Amino acid sequence: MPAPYTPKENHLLAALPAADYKRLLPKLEHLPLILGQVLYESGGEQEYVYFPTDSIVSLLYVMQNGSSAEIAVVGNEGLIGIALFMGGETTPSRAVVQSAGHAYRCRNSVLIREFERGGPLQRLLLHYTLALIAQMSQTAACNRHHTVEQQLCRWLLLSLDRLPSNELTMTQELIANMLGVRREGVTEAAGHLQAAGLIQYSRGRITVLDRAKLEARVCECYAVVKRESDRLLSGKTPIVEMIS
Amino acid sequence: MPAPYTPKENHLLAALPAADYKRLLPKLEHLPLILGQVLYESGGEQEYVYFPTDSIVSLLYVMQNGSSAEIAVVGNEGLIGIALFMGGETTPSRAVVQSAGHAYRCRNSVLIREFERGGPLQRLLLHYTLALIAQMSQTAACNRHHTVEQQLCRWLLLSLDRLPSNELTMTQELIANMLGVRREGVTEAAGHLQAAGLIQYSRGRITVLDRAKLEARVCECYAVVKRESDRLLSGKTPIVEMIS
DNA sequence: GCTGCTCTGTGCGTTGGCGTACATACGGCG
DNA sequence: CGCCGTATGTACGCCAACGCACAGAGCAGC
Repeated sequence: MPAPYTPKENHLLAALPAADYKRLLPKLEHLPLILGQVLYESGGEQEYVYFPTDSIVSLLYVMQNGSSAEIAVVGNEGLIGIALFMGGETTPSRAVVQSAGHAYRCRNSVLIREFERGGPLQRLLLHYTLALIAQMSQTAACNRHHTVEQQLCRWLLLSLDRLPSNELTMTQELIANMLGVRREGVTEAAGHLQAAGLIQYSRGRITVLDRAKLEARVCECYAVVKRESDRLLSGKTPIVEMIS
Repeated sequence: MPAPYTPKENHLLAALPAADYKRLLPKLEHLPLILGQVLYESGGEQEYVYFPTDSIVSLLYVMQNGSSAEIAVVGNEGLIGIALFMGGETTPSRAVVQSAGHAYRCRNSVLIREFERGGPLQRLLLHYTLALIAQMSQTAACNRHHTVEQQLCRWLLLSLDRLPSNELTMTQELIANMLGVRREGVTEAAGHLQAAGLIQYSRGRITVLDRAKLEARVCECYAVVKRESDRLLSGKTPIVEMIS
């Protein structure tokens, strides 16, 4: 990205037709997101919709006993707050910044009004919603059937896809929270990956050394979600006729 | 339901304003669904959208090795085929009839056209989509953290909510498929529930004897999904101003 | 009534992940 | 430099669920 801090770093915003983009632009507010920041609390009021640029946000489901599970991850390919333009007002999950960076946000009401125009923006948002649904479904199945190590690989790849570099800032403790497993489980899995030379980490900094090998270890879930996302958001779908 | 075979048995159709309902009615085709019937194959072509009346349909995610996991269940509160009106054309999951009964269906194109009108029907469908998303998220978390017995309770209650009677036709083998667990695991859990007098079953017929006790054993997931569904679909949300 | 099939029950040994407890190692800060 | 908090490593017993194998049990059809 040669020009930093442009809304076009977010793929959804970038895919808007010029007219729509122009209309939305003055309503967008740029802001930094810091690690651990909570954008939405489960069931809480939600005033803004967020479009990440170089940040990553996790959608976490937190249970009564405090244990949690990540149900989806959102980066510059998407937005946080789909429940809003769909008329839900809140969601039963929490949105937490998983990787610090920046985002643009706009008020609910603004996006809702745009959505109700029913044009390309609506389609774009609905397509993204489908991609998100695919990710959630896959997460459900993956939680059921795959090992911690496989899920760690998936998680790393999902993060990597949303970051400009091959390095991420994240302790094993936090990864464990996201995946809904024990910290020790992550330590063990990460140890394997490091021993095999796929990654290298120390005190909250993880560097991916060999992405290809990581993809070889991951379960099918990663590829399925990626394919579906690409299909829905690439512009090959009917939406392309409408925009530009 | 005094009058059988009316589209109004489906809550979404019933909630439509008179004008919209009238327009849709001639396009609706009534048809029986038989146990095990596959409405959509994962990634396959989807020509129709289905509105169950007294049937239940499971959305299953099937993995490469053949194991599967249910990601959501749809009865007369919803419809099968949300990906279509959202412009996705297909979904990466399979839709299987879990409880025989009936449904109304209409062609994709018809519903898409209605959706694009942007009125109450659109809102209704989007609200339903949110409820479905809530169910999927919860399933993901539940798969991660809860025991087979808890999940069986959840499954039974979800089914019960969508059926007119307290009896369901379903072998333990099939339930195991849905939950993505071993058949023996279901046998054991079901044995517990039967011993405790909550249910009674034999060769593919399950009768729920004590719903209250079932609700006492289930994990929080059931209640959360139900509350969220009620909130979104009850008519207390802004949509109510639009209809009628 | 007998046969055959499907559904359910049960009993292994195995394993992945959990909970707990504690040991090391790194890095920032005084 | 040494301290201390945080991050990571390791070990142990435990348990839920797995995969497999097979034994009863109910129902349908001949």
